[in-house]
Amino acid sequence: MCIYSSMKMDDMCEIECKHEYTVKKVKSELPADDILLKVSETFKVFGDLTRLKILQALFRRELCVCDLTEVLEANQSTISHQLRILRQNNLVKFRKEGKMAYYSLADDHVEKIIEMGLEHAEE
Amino acid sequence: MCIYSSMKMDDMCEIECKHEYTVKKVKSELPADDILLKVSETFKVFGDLTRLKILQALFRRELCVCDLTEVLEANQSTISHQLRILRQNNLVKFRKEGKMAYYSLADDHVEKIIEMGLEHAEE
DNA sequence: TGAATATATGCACATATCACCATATATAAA
DNA sequence: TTTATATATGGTGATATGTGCATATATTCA
Repeated sequence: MCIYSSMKMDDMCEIECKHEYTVKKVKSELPADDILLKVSETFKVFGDLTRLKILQALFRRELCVCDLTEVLEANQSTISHQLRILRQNNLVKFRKEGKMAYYSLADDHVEKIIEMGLEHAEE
Repeated sequence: MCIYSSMKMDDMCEIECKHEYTVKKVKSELPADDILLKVSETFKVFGDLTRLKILQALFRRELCVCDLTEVLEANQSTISHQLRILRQNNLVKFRKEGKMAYYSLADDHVEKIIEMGLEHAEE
């Protein structure tokens, strides 16, 4: 008999579930919330076509904002906004050279994760 | 001199960029849009704390909806809604046994991707 | 058959997200 | 110093997303 917390009648009433032991065990094994939150934030960043394309382009070589605008055929402000999100999540780094800003990947861990996503998609 | 498409004066005016060759090359090397869209959709699914927790729980063992409700301390409809999204993206499968629905991971590719996300987060 | 229970789902609301415009900032060139 | 150019960013509107309520559906049990 499976009683949800929200259906508790009063404070004497314990939550019951067919698999009480399993629930406790699994619950104790889960990574901490703040870790999982961080992970979900990272995946959220990958979960957008524009950002994914930017990262894919940067896998290949360092590019300036202008190049990215051309490669993606997108609005310059769109690119800049998304680059900011990538920066804030430590996925890209950049160097300034005169007026230009050259972006590249922060580390190649990122590349591996996206590679796996690609493999999964191609199944 | 970097002229954005949006700034084209007329159809005689070609897009110019400091790195025209690089842009062409990178552009030609990118995976097709529909592939990248699929990849971004998958990452988007991982990019939510509730779904990530569900997947983490299912890594450990098959669980019914009721168990997941307890493990996540979440509303039953929230769990069901998110399970539907996971199902639609072929990330989980389920079997019915009487009134209960037992969910498990569709394949272990998923686990590897999320493992990498965890590693990245723990840096 | 009727009551209880597990899960699924339509709906509504609050919030997040994305793209683009307009403009700010910074640098370089004239 | 004025102008042009590359990039960054605030604001806005359209759309997507996540959650919970209410309820539908399905199954078991009395």
